[in-house]
Amino acid sequence: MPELPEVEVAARSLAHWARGRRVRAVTVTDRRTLDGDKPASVLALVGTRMNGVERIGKNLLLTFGAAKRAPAAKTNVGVWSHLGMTGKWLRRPPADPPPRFARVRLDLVGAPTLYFVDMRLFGFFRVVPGADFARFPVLAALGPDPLREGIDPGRLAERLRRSRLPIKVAIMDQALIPGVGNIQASEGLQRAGIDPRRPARSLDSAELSRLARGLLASFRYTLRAFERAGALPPAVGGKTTAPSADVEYVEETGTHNPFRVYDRAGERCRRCRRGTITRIVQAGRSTYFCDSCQR
DNA sequence: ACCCGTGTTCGCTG
DNA sequence: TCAGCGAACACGGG
Repeated sequence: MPELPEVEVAARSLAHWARGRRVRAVTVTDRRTLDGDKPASVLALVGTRMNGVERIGKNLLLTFGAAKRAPAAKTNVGVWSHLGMTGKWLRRPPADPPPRFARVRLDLVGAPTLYFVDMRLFGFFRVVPGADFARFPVLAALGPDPLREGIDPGRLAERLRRSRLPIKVAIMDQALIPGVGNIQASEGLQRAGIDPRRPARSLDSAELSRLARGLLASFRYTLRAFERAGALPPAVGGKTTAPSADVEYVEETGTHNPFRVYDRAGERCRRCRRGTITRIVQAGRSTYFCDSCQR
């Protein structure tokens, strides 16, 4: 599932479901999800209160407040969670059987139980003492989050000045634009009318501006698709209406493909109505683009 | 059986 | 030294 829009849904859901709630228990049902940490590391969460959820790119950063009996030792505890390829957060009544592929169970006081579910185990749930997320180099290196801070074309120009990588591969670097994944990269380039094979450093400033706008438009469009599917709780800090999908924030938007080029090889281009969507492989991943209007 | 996959990291190579 | 590539991770679906 997860690129920026899906992780944004997860972040809003977690905030809506758990912010202000106290943790009753944490159960790890597959220790591989801890990525080498000891199973006992999650005990630091028990008795704390979930204070906030932040999303940077595809990363979920949860902050839990001090334990009940030790307010003086105002030690926060963090959780860095990444959904990998198949991760998601679900909410279930405490007495229900756990969902298939549940890896971590989070029991809350006075609220339904939350599950981190991840079939392929590329995702993780890592406890971060002191909520000191910045000590992880990959987190410290993340670029500004596009949804909150926009995408600055001038910054793209500077960072891509010497890159010979194909532009599609270059924009998937999380230190450049966090949250861009294999789908959003193709979608953003199609909206911008740019050939994904172009060397990154060959794009001029007008093209980089179009690319920045195209990526943002695709992020927002995908979020709207989730909203229409009833899967999107209100923005963090926004009004608190309950999400209409009460138990699971999103299972699928149906069999409908909401994208303009992704997985549409052979179809007519929706942008120019002349070209044909073509699939190529770049850096081992599928890329889709219009053979006519992306130059 | 075989290939594919919305992500990331690591090791090898030129 | 380093950018760039392929493999590896794990497991279900077509």
